[in-house]
Amino acid sequence: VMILRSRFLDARRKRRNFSKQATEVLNEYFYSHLSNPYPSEEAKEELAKQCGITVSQVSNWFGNKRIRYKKNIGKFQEEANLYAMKTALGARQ
Amino acid sequence: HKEEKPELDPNNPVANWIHARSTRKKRCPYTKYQTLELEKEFLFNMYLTRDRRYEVARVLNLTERQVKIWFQNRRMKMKKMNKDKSDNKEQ
DNA sequence: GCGCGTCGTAAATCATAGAC
DNA sequence: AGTCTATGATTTACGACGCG
Repeated sequence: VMILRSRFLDARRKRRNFSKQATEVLNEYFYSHLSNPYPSEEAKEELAKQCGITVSQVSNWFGNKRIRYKKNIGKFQEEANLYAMKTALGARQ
Repeated sequence: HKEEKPELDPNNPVANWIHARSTRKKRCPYTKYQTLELEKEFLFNMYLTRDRRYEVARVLNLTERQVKIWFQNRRMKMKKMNKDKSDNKEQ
């Protein structure tokens, strides 16, 4: 049991990429707040809940996303258009 | 409220984001030895007196400012580790 | 006013999961 | 199966602001 427990804890410690759905939620927020992509503590908690990750992980994600987006806007253009279209369609109904 | 440097370009999305000033020193990773000694000092006391700070900075060839900031960051790291730990316990 | 505290973040770098 | 790149986490360095 101790071995299983420690194996579980070790496994949890290893980084896993976030689920596609979680990334979807984070990107939707990011691109719909592109002029000010700094979620409040409350917004981070809500995103964390929706994504099944911690608030710290949400902060890390936004930090990484902001700097990587800024460093190469062109690379993210397609993704930006995709999410812009998505929120436009969502807002329409 | 803007933090470091709002850019003043009108219509690009990044214009109103926070930007580091160009005068900011580039991050310089500390050596294993420096980090180890800083950790030892932190274990001894989480807050530095002025003359401990001077001494640590001298021995590790860092500025007093770097040592001060390292301790500030280290305290925040400790706080974050405790928070993440208790977050994982509840649910 | 100074000086050191926390808080939130930028930017660089690290570690490695996963794609190819 | 080995290379690489994308991604999540960690490490320096500061600006904003608080308090004594």
